[in-house]
Amino acid sequence: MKEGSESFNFIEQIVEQDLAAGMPKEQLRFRFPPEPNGYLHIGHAASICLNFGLGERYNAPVNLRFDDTNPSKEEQEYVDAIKRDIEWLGFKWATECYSSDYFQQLYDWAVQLIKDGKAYVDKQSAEAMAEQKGTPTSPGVESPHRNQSVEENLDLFERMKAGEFEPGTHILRAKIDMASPNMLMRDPLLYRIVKKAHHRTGNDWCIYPMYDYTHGQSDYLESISHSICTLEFKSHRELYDWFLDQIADPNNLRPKQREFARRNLSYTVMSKRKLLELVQTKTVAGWDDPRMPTISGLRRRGYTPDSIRKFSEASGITKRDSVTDVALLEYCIREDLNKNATRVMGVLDPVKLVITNYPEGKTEMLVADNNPEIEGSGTHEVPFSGELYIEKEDFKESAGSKFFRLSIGKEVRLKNAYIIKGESVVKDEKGNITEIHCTCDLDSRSGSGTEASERKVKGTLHWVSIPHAVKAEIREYDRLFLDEAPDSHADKNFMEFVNPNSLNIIKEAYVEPFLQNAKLDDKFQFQRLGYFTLDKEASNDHLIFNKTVGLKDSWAKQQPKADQAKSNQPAAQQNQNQQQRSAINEIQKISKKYTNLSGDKLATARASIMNLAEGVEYEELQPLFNTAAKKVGTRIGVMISLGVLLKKGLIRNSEIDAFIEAGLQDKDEMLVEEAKRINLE
RNA sequence: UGCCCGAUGGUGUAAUUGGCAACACGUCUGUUUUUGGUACAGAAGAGUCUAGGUUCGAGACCUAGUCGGGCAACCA
Repeated sequence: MKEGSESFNFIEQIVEQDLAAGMPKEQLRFRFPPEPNGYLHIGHAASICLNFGLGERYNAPVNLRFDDTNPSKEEQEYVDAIKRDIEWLGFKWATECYSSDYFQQLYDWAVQLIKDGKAYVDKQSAEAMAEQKGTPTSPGVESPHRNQSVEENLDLFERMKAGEFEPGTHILRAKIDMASPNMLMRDPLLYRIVKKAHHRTGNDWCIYPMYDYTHGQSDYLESISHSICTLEFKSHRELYDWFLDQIADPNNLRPKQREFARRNLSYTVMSKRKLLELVQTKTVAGWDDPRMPTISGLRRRGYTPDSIRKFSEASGITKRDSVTDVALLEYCIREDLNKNATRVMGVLDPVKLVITNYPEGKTEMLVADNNPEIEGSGTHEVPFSGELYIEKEDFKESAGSKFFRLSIGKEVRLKNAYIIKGESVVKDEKGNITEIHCTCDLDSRSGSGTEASERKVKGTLHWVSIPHAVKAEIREYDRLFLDEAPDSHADKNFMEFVNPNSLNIIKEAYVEPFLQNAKLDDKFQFQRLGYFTLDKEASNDHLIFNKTVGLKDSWAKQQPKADQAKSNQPAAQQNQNQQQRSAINEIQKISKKYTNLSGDKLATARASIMNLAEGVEYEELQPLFNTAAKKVGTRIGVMISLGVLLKKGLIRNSEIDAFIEAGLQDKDEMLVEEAKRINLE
């Protein structure tokens, strides 16, 4: 829950305004209304956190309402998954509701609309009606059935309900305005015939209400005070209100629809239709594939409820469309797991390390902290021996001083164990390293308190003792799409951007025996590698870990830079350019606040600009002549710099004259003064 | 050619409702470190889409424009 001092998002502001206008706090009631036709995703989490967050903040009930008006798409499986996900996120709904609970009431109201002359049964084809609807720029024409008698409409609607007609032959429409600039007001559909069993009402009905006719009324029936949905429903608001005008009792609470922007995440897609396509095309293994942005996918991947709630809060609620960087999501999960994950060791890409001076056949149990971030989190034992696995990339035969890992002749610390020194390597006939031989400082055991154990060495490696190693499968995931916004291209289908290497399975990784007892939902940090969690497919004799997210890796970031430095021959020249650029930039920076300065500070600023202007070319200064009129400070800075250049011998031209003239005409006195000064000199 | 939204550092959001543009992520420096993680300290990066207007004062208000999004499913 938020602190009182934090700012309100615009939805919270609306609630605050309603409260300030006299709405009793007890009347506040919210709802989260998923359609059970797919799994919840991280975008829904925004809505869930918003609605349930509002409920927590104002101590108001929040209903979970399944918007189940279309039996051809909806299934019980989805209802169950949605409930599981919301509970997992840590939210409690007040009442579990279904739009289908209101079918009878909705039907009765429809009959009333017909009696009031505000609805009619149309028998035209979908195509004919679409044509009559017109376009956003031209009005529609009225249906030939629009003015049928009430009796005929009542009879037809009754027979629709009785199952006398086939799907597509008859529908019930509201009679509103075929010329409305809002397409949704052009006699929208209220009921259609669907001869399919409904997951809750079975075969009781063969006519089903449309979303627009259902949603507002459901809100009304549940006394929802604020009905929050996404932006694409903005134009539905007029219809939402029209229906309430027809049926609502003014003595009852009238729900209010408000809209916010959907959340998009970079490098993924968010629509249920597209996620379904990924599932159906077997691009992913299912709705809960750890690469999916679904709540269940993220959970299986190792995300925690806290991290997702934190992410939702950090992303905010607005009305503008945007793409949130996955880096923020990853930050949220790292932050949580850093604090809470148990530290262990595992080697993903093993190479054998032999300690030549360690007593042959000896084994000892060493002590490892469970979590250095939590005081009192305890320790566990790690077996050590003379033959270990270490990570292949942690060894180089010879390396520069920036490589803090193992190489011949160099010392590193084995985490929780000894300091070792690289001595030699054994290679196969192809030249691949098969064994690394090293010696070990037997006095340097971690925690032994000896002087040697306190020695500082540059690097620390993780390891696993070969005789004790437990084999495990590791699944590493990369972004599912190679494009930042895969569904934003008009000319390309999002499926074209699927990353072919989004899943990397390591069959033979080795982990410390402590992990033999890992349970589902346990969170681990494989030290120096990342965060891992047991996958649901794992068994006692076949451990499978999902990599949730890697640790931040500033070493990996350095690598490309090192390569770059080598290839960058004209580095000096580039440096010079940068300096030149920074002179003009520096002038701009000082100028920005120029008009806020006075006295000594002003004089200093002016002197600095003049000084910097010595190193500026006319070509750099000229574009700034177009600086917007209101950016007076920048124009003053440019004027001063121009004075310096002219003094140095720059020839006046028409551009310069125009800029000075404009300065003389300006209403800012400082600017006028600078312009005059140039003319005097 | 209509109607409705929106536009603030690279990204996502703030700005106490008209008073020196802030926070987070990301990036870059440094310190600490038995995780090249964490923590800590610091830096760079925006004149708030453009042009006018109102005002002592505009990111905010007004007008016009530009750009982006939504609106013509028997989907929700």
